[in-house]
Formats: sequence, C-alpha cells, structure tokens
Amino acid sequence: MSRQTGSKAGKPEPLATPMEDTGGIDFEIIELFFFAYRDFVSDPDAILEKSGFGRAHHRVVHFVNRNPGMTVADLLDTLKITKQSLARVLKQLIESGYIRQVAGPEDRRQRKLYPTKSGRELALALAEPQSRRIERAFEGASPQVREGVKAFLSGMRDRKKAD
Amino acid sequence: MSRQTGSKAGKPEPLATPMEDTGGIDFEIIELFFFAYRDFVSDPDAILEKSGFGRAHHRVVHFVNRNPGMTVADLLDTLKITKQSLARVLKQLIESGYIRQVAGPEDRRQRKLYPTKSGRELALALAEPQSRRIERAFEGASPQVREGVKAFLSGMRDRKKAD
DNA sequence: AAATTATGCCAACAATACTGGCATATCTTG
DNA sequence: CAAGATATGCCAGTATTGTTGGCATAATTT
Repeated sequence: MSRQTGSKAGKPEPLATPMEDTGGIDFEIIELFFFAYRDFVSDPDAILEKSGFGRAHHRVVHFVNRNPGMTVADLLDTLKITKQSLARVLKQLIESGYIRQVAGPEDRRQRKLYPTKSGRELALALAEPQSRRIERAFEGASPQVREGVKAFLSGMRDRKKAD
Repeated sequence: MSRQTGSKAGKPEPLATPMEDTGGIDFEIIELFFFAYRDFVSDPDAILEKSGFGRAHHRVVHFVNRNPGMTVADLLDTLKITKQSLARVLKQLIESGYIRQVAGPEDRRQRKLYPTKSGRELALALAEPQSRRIERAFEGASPQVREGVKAFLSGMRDRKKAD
C-alpha cells in the first residue's frame, strides 16, 4: 500500500543539499560525539548482556566503586534519574551481591553504599575495555592534547549552583 | 521492613576505599565522558519534550539533514538500531511533515530520505544549544587542542571493515 | 521464473526512564 | 515531646526506545 512515494506530481524535492556547518553550528563535533559515545558504551553493554544487567547497572556499580559510602541521594544526584529508576537496579545489584548497604553512622536514615569484592571486580571488568578504547583514541596525542580533551569534556558539563 | 542494614554482626564493611585509576584504568575520563554526554543530550531533550518527540527522533532528523537522500538502510547502519526501532520514529517524522521519502531513481525499492523545511529548522534548533555548549567547552583552547579533541572523538569509534 | 533485496508493518517483549502516592524510620524543631 | 521534615523503599501505572521474529509487497538480480 501507499507505495506511490516519489513520482507523484508537483511536490518539490525538498532540501537535497546537506546541512553543513551553517551559521556557526558545529555539526561535525556533534556527530563525532554521538558516534564516540555510541561505541564507548557498546563494550560494557556486551559484557553486561551475559549477566542480565544493563547500562543502568553499570553506572551504579561504577559510581559506588568510585565513591564508596555514597548515599542513595548522592547517586540520584549523580545519575540525574528518579528514585524509582534507581531503586530497581540498585535492588538487583544488592540482591546479586555486588553492592552492600550500611546505615549511616551519623544519620541512620541514610543508606551508605559500598561495593563487595565482586562488585569491584565487575566495575573493573566493565571499565577495562573502555579504558583501552580511550588509550587507543589517545594514541600519539601530546600531553597538552590529553589535558585539552579532559578540559573539553569537563567543559561540556552543566555548570550548576550547589555542587 | 528489612531495616536492619548495618549493625548486624560479623559482616566486614566491604571495600570502603575508592577505586582509583588502578592498573592503568582511566576512570577519570570514563566519568568525564559520561557527564559530558549526559548534559550534552539534555539540551535537545528539553526542546523535544515540547514537540512530543524523543532522542530517537532527534538522531533521525539530524542525520537526514546532514545526508539528504540517504536510504533507510543507510540510517540503520548509522544509528545501529533495528529496522523496527527506526520504523516507528521515522513514520512519525514523515507523518508530522519533517521528513519526506522519495523512491530511489535507480533502485526504486529504496526510500531516499529528505528533510522538509521544518525538518531542517528542527534539526537546526536542536543543534544550536549543543553547538553553543561545544563552543563553551572549547573556550580558550588552542587550535591544536581543538584538532586533538576531534581526533580523540574520532578515535573512540569502532574501526570496522566495510565502511 | 526464482531468488534476493529494500522496505513496511504486526505482535510481543525488555530495559529504563517517568509520575504520583503511600509507608517507615529517623532526625530536627518549635 | 509532638509535629514536621528528610531519606529511603515500594507500588501502580505509563512512555520511549530498544529488541526478536515473522509476514507482505515491490523491485531488482540471477
């Protein structure tokens, strides 16, 4: 059905010219960033597939490993997702023995999050191919460029109030 | 319920030390990349919310604008998603008048995709805040660093066979 | 004529996000 | 101390975007 796509009649072939870096818009880097991130997350995705976990689990495991003792609220702030979205994956990670909760020593309402040994191993296994990819992307780069890339990525973040 | 989290007994507080750049793993850039991308896509997300579109629509509109006349197969290859995932959003974009299909002049099975005027406007509106963010992140960067960043992002991509 | 290709579409499912609400334990304050 | 605020957990429901597998049609290739 509806197979009469072109050929009709007076429809002007719309905008056949590529949109290039018009009006100071840097399409090139926008695309590079998309492709880079797409492939950057594909490595851990492939590993996680086997464990039945997903990207969300990856992020949680990563940040808990980096900041042991962080609270649920800290994590929500870092990931910028809602309580419910986090709750699901966090629960699974706790039940699977990758993360442990400990009541906060001062404020006992808080759940401080710590990696277990296998949580640490998982985080490491996931980070490893990403790190190799980064190293490969940096091949032949000067120290200035390496620092420049870090500064660039850092500068891409939102600049917020109370951080 | 189950509120007895810490305090129990012999459970050793597991792994309270932060995982730092262990064994040559570059956690810093991994994180920077995550934060950068998180905020990078947040600008278009906010705009798309109003139109009832999502990230998937953004990507389609972007690439069709960049490569007018690309086919559905090209797009699938670029986005690395399945036919069905693409079909849904593409259909919506065509029905909403942002993208047009034209049967291929040589191979009439192909649907060549073109932006309409409003498709081009949408792509531009979405790219604009991203481009401003990029420019801000580049503030004060030397030409060498700018090139280095591009090379870095490019190097993060998979290196494939038949491209 | 038969096989292959490019595409469209259907049904079903999974992961991850969202909202809004309610419950509990705990801390803070009047 | 009672009341309110806070940190967290959990439930129900929904949306987006991804997946698989299959079937249909038109057009091209063999």
